Amino acid sequence: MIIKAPKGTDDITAQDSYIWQFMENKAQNLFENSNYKEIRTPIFESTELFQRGVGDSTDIVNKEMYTFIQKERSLTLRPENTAGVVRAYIENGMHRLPGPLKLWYKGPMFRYERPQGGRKRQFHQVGVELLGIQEAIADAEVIKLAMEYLDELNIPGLSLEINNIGCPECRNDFRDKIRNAVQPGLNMFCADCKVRYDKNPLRMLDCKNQTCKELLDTEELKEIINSDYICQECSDHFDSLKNYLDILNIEYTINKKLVRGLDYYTKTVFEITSNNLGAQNAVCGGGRYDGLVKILGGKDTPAVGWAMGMERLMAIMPAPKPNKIKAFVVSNNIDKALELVFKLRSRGISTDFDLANRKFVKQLDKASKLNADYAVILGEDEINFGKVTVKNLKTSEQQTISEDKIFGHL
RNA sequence: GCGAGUGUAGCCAAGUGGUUAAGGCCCCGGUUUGUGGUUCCGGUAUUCGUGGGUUCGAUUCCCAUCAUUCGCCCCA
Repeated sequence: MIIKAPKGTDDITAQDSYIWQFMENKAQNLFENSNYKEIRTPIFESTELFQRGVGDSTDIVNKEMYTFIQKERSLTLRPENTAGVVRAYIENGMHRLPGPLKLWYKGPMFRYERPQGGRKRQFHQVGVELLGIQEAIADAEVIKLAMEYLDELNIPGLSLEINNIGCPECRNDFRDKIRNAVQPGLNMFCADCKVRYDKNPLRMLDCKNQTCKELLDTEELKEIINSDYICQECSDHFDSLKNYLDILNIEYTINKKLVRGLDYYTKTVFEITSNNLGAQNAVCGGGRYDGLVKILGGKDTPAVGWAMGMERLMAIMPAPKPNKIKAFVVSNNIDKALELVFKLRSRGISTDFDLANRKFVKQLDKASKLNADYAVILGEDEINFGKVTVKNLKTSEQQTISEDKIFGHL
């Protein structure tokens, strides 16, 4: 019986690993260039971290976590990385580092969901977190960084939506207002919304159920939603963010109903969606989470960040050019070939040769099929006279030169 | 967790209740005892996701299971 990879997991094979490397290299270059440092946290954490960090009322924590008990300790495969990064921030005393702290990460995440296009049980995210700045300039930097990254990947058809969901204080008022407005018709809402009513009524605004949408389409609710219910500080923060986005020339739409599914968000939330991804159209989601560090036992620290789903990016990203080899050594003298191959490699020229030592014609054929730039031919004649023949496989031009001059011809 | 579709080689696939399961790509070998990406010839599935059932006989019909795709939900 053949053992197969578990449901919702994929092998990244040699055929497409270069696409991942492309995305990862772009991320590394761009983020490091903006003075973000990479952080790598464990793939499993204490279950409690996510219960407290991501939130007990979220679907992620309630039904999507891979949790296991090891020696009476409950551990969970990370379903997202913000909680882990914040845990590491606190545990390593990173608040003592010169602030603000700018971090980026990439890696696999795990959620027990029904797999679908653009949604795997093991999937990969790349993300950034900026800790220590409470002003909207931080939100703007982080959003700009997301836009730049998507731009680097040449991803078309994206749109940015932003909202401000307020701080815990003003959000409580807002929640109560929504509850009051919705309460008379509560029976008619879907089962999920009835639960949301208790736990987090803001998320009712986000319900995709048609009946719920219609129920929410009242003048009273519109007024509440569109009113600047948020407090002065939050409102100023939002204005400030919009101003920075204008300065940066970033287009956005304000979506008053945008509510993210993780409990830790405060003030700014945003989402970047693609118009050609089907139902799983969000490629980037993030926002401010000023309360999280404290919730997890650290000193009160403002923070903002986002995450992107790499599989989704890949689905809409124009394919990059595959890596290819520069030189292919063609020879039936395996000893001499071996020496030459490593000589070229040691000078940074990507080189391969025919380990099977097949016929000359086959080797040349191989060079061409590998899409190498040059075939470096090392035959009896060349060896006898200390020469090599360098053949340009695109133009078919070739010339025989002494072996020590080879680097000038590749 | 709910609803619908799919499952034949590494990839794309045709096919039928009955002897040896088309074809294409890729790969390997020959054509070509030192010049490729063209042509031509040949080779690669004890078996049709897996297990069970119906039948004289199943890849084909039925059931289960696994995987996958799409929608819902949720999220990146």
